[in-house]
Amino acid sequence: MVHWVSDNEDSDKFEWDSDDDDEEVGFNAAGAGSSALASRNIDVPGPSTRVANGYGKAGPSASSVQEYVAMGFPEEMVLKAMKDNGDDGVESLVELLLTYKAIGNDPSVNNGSTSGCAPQAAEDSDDDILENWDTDDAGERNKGPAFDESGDEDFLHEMSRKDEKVESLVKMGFPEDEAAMAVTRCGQDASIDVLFDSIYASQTAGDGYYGNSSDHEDNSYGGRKKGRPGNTRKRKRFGDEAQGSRGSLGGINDEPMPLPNPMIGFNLPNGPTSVYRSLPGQAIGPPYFYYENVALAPKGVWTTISRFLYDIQPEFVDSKFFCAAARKRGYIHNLPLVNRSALRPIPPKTIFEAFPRTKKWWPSWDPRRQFNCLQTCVASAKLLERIRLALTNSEDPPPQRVQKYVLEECRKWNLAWVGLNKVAPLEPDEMEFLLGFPKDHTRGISRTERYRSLGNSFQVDTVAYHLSVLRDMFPHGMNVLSLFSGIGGAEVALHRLGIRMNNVISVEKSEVNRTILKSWWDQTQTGTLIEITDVQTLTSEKIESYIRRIGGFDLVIGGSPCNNLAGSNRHHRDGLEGEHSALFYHYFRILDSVKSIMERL
DNA sequence: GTCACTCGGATATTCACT
DNA sequence: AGTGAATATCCGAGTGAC
Repeated sequence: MVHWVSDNEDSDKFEWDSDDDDEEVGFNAAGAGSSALASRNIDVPGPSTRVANGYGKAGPSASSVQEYVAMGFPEEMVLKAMKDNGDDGVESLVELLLTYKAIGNDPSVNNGSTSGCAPQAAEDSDDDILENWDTDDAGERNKGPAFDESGDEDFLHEMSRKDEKVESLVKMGFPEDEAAMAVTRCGQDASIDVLFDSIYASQTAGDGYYGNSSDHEDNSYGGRKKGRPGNTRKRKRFGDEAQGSRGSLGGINDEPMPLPNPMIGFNLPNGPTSVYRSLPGQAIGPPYFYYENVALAPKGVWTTISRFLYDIQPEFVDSKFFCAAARKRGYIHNLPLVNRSALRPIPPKTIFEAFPRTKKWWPSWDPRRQFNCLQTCVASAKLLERIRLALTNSEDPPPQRVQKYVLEECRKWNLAWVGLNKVAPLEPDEMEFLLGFPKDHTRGISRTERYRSLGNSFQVDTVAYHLSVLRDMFPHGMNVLSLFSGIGGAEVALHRLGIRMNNVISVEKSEVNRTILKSWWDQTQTGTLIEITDVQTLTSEKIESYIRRIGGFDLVIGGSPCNNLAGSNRHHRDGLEGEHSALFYHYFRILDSVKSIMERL
């Protein structure tokens, strides 16, 4: 029996069935959309009998054609498949259809309507041009074409681009004159992070971090940038000799950061704990800090992030060692590594343990025992119906090709078996459970938004394991600066660890997420929560006033919104550039402000 | 080389509500 | 019928494991 961890006495039992007043779109949509199919199923003896007798022998009757059309195959494809298949039976017919689908051999495209293809190709090439055009402009691509009317005015064009760069940097909190100088130094083609690097180098030139800014100009940033953004080279900003964590010097080579296999971080609960690390002086708290991001970021991103965060080696952990769903993330933090303890109760680590009722329906040919990464989108009802029909029209077990198709979709969309031949996405409350949140934590917002927020959140048990060392260090509670808080994964983790939060300053852009955190806070906490919408308003002056008011931060914690980093974002994956660049540097800027202000006071 | 996996987004379409 | 919200669909990359 699985137990929720919740503050409600009456909610300690996980129910597979959703609550009565929940809409259950995932189930009903499929069912309601196919009432005719459903009633037909009642009339037939059962899937295996029907397959054995064979619609195949009956020939391509209108009803059987429609049946496959309802499965999502184009009518022409069905007719062609039936013609090609002859009397070989339903099973091979489905195989044939799936093959057509897999290889894109759609007769409806090949034969008649070629008109659909040409505009498609034209659009594609247009997109490419636009994308290549955009790519050189890290940071501004969301701001619209402010300079696209001056095509024949190169000078104005250049000046406008320079202004945009400066404006971006000012928005990030830099003084305008320094931003302008940096753009002059590095060229307006330099990416935001290079500019950031340059400004920061100037600001800290006298602090023993590293030398002067002319050094910077040796790196050919100022020239016209021809390479891809990922090829921009970042410099090592902090002293090499003192770090000792990496042998290679200079940071000229963007060496990829190898991911550990298995991805267990520095240690796991009940595992060997022989890890020792010495942190560079600048990295040692107070405050403690904890930065999270996707492990599978584009090449060079982690190297750069690590370099900015005091050369601390990331701790890469897959949450599949903590719960029944994978979640590969990297964490850079300066927390002690010894005396970690896992949250109780220990969550189930297999699907069957987490959702026992799925076991009854789980086919032997589906080897999954854990879910893949829970993402922000879920499968459509139509896909579920296609899968159901593909299976009900197959024997048991289904042929290899059907198995492969179904398994691929199940893995891709994290589908669970909830009935005979019936798969469905996890409900939001089931995702809450897997991620370690209290039941109904995100309830009250739209289903889509729940999925989006949950897909972006921490896995609480994983993060709590790392944070558990703070419990004995702060018996009287902590002051926390929480950046990009989302639905409050960090706060929930600290709460479940029994750590009191005296003051939490939380920065979160999304209003629904702020509401979720506030609502949870009011139910569970006695401390003070201050929610900030826009990270840009958290200037060093603001930070200082907060620090003066509450006496300093004990922990700066933040996950990085990864919309440009995740592997699943195939179109706009631009590494540590553009919007993500700004977000990471806000994290870094704020952390650095907190450190220097606290040192000064 | 193949394969699996990935904290997504713009746009078209449908749905729910007034 | 009009509106905004929710949903469906297309898109097809980069990386590491093998």
